[in-house]
Amino acid sequence: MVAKKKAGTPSRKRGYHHGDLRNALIDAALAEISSNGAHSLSLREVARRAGVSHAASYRHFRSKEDLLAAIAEQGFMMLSQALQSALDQHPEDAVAALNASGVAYVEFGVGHPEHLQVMFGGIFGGFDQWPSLQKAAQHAYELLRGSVRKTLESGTLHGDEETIAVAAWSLVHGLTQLIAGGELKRGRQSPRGLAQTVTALLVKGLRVKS
Amino acid sequence: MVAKKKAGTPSRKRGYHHGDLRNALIDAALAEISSNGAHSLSLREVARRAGVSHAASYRHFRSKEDLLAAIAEQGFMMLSQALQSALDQHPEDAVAALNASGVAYVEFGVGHPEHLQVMFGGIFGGFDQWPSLQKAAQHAYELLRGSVRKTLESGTLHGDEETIAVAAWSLVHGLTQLIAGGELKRGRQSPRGLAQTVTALLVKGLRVKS
DNA sequence: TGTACATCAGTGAACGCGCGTTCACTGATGTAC
DNA sequence: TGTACATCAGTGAACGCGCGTTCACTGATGTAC
Repeated sequence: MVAKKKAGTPSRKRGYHHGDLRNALIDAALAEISSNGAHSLSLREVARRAGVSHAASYRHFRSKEDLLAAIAEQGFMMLSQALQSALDQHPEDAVAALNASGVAYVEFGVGHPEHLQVMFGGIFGGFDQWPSLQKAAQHAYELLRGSVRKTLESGTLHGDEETIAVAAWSLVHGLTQLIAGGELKRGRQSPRGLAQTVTALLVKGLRVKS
Repeated sequence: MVAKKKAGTPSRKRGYHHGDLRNALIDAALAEISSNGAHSLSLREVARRAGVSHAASYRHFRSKEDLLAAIAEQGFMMLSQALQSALDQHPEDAVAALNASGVAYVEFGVGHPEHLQVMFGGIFGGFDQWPSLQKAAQHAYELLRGSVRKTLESGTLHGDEETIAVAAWSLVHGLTQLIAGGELKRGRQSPRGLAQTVTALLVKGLRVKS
């Protein structure tokens, strides 16, 4: 799904050596999560899906958790990218940028529920053991935080920066989880429409002074 | 944690028959989830914790999923109760009632993260197989929905009922998940304080007409 | 109060299974000369 | 261009383990008479 073959040569020797097994394993894991959920993921099934012996993955990941961490990290990087490109579309309007990034958050989560499960499913006992994962998560949060700061600096919104950031994050995170978890299936609006409406409600309150 | 011995006699014969094994198993499962997470819960470990042979649980639950469903149902009933008693404290003020129920939602989730994991952790492929669980979840949602309706009927808040309900639910659900998942550990405010501040922000926007 | 008996709620052994991880191995690849 | 060799990325067998579930059983409990 996410990473294709690698780069140049499309399907080299097709022999003993795979060429890009690491990414193939990640993709297989995502497919497996998509059909059976993250909580029952097994390395052996992932290897089977990738068409490789179940010991092969140990050339690329130290353990099962290590594979999951790689998926989570990929997810946070994709999220950051989605947020960044939403922000970039509104360089002159801080509020529009914040709104757009909220919508992008929801769209990312709804579009990649497998990543979402791994990123927020409580599988790790803390990201501490994977510094690069920690950094990726931190970066995504800082994009949001910076976007909030700009709305305050521009004088359009009012309030405490951290509070607003928490509120905004909670809102889009909750909406994403509810949609991805299937709790909102009766809704009439598309995820994107819902996200737009809902973030607009919050922003309306933030425009009011005091 | 949740259910004690049963009712009258505190510790009867203490022999072959347990007296209230069903609830003891639920409590043991919650304790196990609390220390190892829901995703790796095993019936055998639960039985061990309850001091009973691992086959005993089959007198009370048809399967492992059935035990989880019982926990989820208990969770939704506790949530409904928390919401209801928050609403009851503001019979005259629809907005205050909505606010209070939002805070109660967050406090429930933060206070019972084990239930939360089972209720929203994506363990079931839909609640369809457990009608009473489905009903319990529905009831909690209707409390929220009814509370939103009252704020509109009283003319204090303005907007589309379903949209507001989704926004409110998303906000408190997201905040709860972020706190319970440990993503907000650096926050300066208590969960209750955060919940109050954040729901107030949303409500402020809803007071504005159009 | 005492006895016979049905029902209930446990036990412990056994089933088959899939898992994560390790290991010695081997085929493929790339490079120095 | 050809050869020798180190390194890399796979294989397949094996390890030990804990799991969910079933089964025939047995001790405990409650009730009819």
